[in-house]
Amino acid sequence: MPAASEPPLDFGGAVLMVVDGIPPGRVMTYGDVAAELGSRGARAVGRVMSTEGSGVPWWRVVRADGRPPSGHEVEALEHYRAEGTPLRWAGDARGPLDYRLELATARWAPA
DNA sequence: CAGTTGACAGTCC
DNA sequence: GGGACTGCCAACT
Repeated sequence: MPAASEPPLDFGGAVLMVVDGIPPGRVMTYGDVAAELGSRGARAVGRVMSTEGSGVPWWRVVRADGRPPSGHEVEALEHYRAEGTPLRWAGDARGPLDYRLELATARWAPA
């Protein structure tokens, strides 16, 4: 039986599957995604996103600091606002991009 | 084959 | 609260 639930997924394939399983309005940290894969390579996850993350909601994957990937703060912000993701920024933010996701509420864990 | 890099995380100061 | 150092894993050169 074509177990599409367990294909010979590469590390990147597994990452894309988990990221694609994140519902709107929710986010996961790279460490959480790596943990689901049984790996601690949080960096490896981020690297996969940069290579093949073009086909997955990469903006739903953020750092443990609650901040989106470097160089894409604007792109991610637009998606967060569109999906209603709980954001939180310092009242004395240095810039319009100095915001953080409220992981306390937005952090989501797969089944 | 070995070294370096990279959309990171956690701990210490 | 913010900054710096180290540790981990996978892919590229």
